Formats: sequence, structure tokens, C-alpha cells
Amino acid sequence: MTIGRTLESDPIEEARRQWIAHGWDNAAEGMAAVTSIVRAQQIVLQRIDTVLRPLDLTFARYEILTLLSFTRTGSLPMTKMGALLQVHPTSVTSAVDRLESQGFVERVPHPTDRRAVLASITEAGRARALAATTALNGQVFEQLGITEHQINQLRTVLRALRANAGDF
Amino acid sequence: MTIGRTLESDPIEEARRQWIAHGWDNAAEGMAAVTSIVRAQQIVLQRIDTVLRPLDLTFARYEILTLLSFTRTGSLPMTKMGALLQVHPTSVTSAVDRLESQGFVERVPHPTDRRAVLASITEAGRARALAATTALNGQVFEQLGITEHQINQLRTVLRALRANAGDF
DNA sequence: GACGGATATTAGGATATCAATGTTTTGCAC
DNA sequence: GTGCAAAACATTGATATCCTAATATCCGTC
Repeated sequence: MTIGRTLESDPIEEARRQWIAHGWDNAAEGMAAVTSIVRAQQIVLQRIDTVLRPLDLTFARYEILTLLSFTRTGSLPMTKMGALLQVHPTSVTSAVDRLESQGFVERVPHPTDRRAVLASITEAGRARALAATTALNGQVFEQLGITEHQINQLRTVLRALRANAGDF
Repeated sequence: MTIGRTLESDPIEEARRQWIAHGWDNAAEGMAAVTSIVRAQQIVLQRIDTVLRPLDLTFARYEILTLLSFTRTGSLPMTKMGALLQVHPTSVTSAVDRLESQGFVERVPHPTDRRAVLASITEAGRARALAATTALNGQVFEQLGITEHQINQLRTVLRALRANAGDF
């Protein structure tokens, strides 16, 4: 994690100037916005991973665990989870593989569809998910370093972007 | 790319409701904002990769190529690139490995520092970078699907987040 | 001249995507 | 209804990428 040396100027602002200098004015703001998103994701995911590492979780596995803990039965078909979390079936398989080896999830045959497999959260999984959420709430989600107004602006704008991409 | 099935409701809004239902009100907005960032990055990066794939580039390699094309000499030390693009030294090494095998970049010994290695862009690299930028401008950066006002809101808020993280 | 720091690389582990496969369900023609 | 083709589900193997840790080389300072 030694890449975070402080720079004298904002690299994204510098790139935006370059875009305008090359006559790509129409794309300059969009480029800067996209690059900002990529970089912001890098920052928050790094914080999240730092918090989750002592709990032996990654963000992907945490999302699965939390999703399962919110369901009535504590279980969901693999495909359903992939659709809700927007991840590939193979990613679900490997994440559940790991969660199962950690004892946080069990694979259960689907009661009516013999193709499908349910992932079912265990008591240990529930406890770990709760610990992780508590840690993330206090150390990441409540510490973004921007104002509440800005947080809501962010949510609104990104919801528009997601909606436009056909997310929901 | 079959994960993009349209959902009936917004999963992030659903998660936010769950957070509030569990009494985690203080963290709910931040959680929703962070999750939105992660998902937005997923969306834009997927579009970028789709555009860059026919050009045999990834976003990381494209960033390196474009950065080099903006310099006076067309070359930079590896470490300097890692600092500017906020990526690990190992990522720079492997990206330059690939770019070099593609003929877009050459490794050149540093004139005064025998530890350092310069990555120098080739003519083929310049041409490919320009083609990629043209494609990205038209197909991604100018097509985000949100208003110009929203794009600038996004830039402003994320700059605050990045500044707070010590990016510049 | 020795030592700490910087530079780049290699090796190994984890994750994500793609392509292909085996199994099961579903839909449609008849 | 029956039977067959198409689609859905989960997995495996192959590939690419990123991060961590460790290593070898070189620079600069005391």
C-alpha cells in the first residue's frame, strides 16, 4: 500500500487540461468524471479491504453474506445472488466455495429445482457478517470525508447513471 | 456479459432500507454512496473494456500509453508512472511487459540512474493510443447518459473525496 | 565506506472474466 | 400427453489482472 504518495497537483485535472488542449472539449468533462469514478472506487475499496482483512473477508464475500442475512430463510439460489449483486455466475461459485470452506455458508440442494443450489448462511456466518458491518459502518461508511449533502448528490447522480445503464 | 438482467427495483435502495431497518441510520447514506461508486465503476469500466478490446488494450495499459503520449520526450520512469496513475509498481511492470510485447512501448535505461527504467512510447503506440482515445471519447466519455450539470457535480464531489484521501 | 532508502522485478495468492461442459428444466410441435 | 430442442443452472479450466511479500541492484547520505 505504498502507492499513495501525495502529489503536488490533481492528476485528473491535469488530464482534463490535456484533453482540452487536444481539442477534445466535448469529451473532457466525461473523461474526468469517469476517471474520478475509477479512482474513487479504488480508494473506497482499499479502505473496505483494510477493514475486512482481519475478518478474513473480501468485499465480494461480505456482500453475499450480508445479502443472505437479510433474507427470511437465510438462503438464496446462486443465480439469484448473482443477479442481485451483479456478478458473474463463476464469481458466485468461487466466492461461495471460499465461504463454505470458512464455514460461513452451506450449499443446500434446491427443494424443487434439481439444477439449482441454495447458499445458506450459518450462525458463524451471521456473526461474522454483523461484525463486518459494524466495522464498516464505523470505519468507512460514516467516514467518507465529504458532507452529507455531497453524499446525497453522489447517490442521486450515480443512480441516474445506473438507471441509464439498465441496472433496474 | 450476461449478468445485466434488468431488475424490478434498485438493489442499492433496497440495501439502504435494510440499513435503516436495522438501526444503522448514520451509516445508511454512506453505505449507499459507496455501493453506488463500486457499481458505477463496474459499469463504466465494462464499457471501456468493450471499446478497448478490439484495440487489444485494457484500461490500465491505455492509461499508461496516453500518459506517455502527453510527455515531451514520450518516456517516463516506471515509478513516476505508478505514482501519477496510482497503481502498484508490480502492476506497472506487468502492464509495461505486455505493452512492450505488443510493440507499443520500449524499455530504455535511465540516462543517469542505473536503478531506474524508462518506458518509452513507440510510433505504433502513439497511433494506437490516439485510436483508443477517439473511440473512448465518442463511445463512452460523451455518452454517460447523465446531464452536464450532473457530470460536474460528480467531478466536484469525487474531487473532495479524493482530496480527503490524500490523493493530491 | 557502510547503511538506509529507492527502483524494478519475480513468485505466489486471490479475484474476475470467458469458453466449454454436464445436468436438469422448460417450451413447443405434434 | 409425448418427445425433442432450447434454455437455464452450476461448475471447471484457462487466462488476465491486481496485490502482497520477498529479492537483487543501485543511489545517496552520514
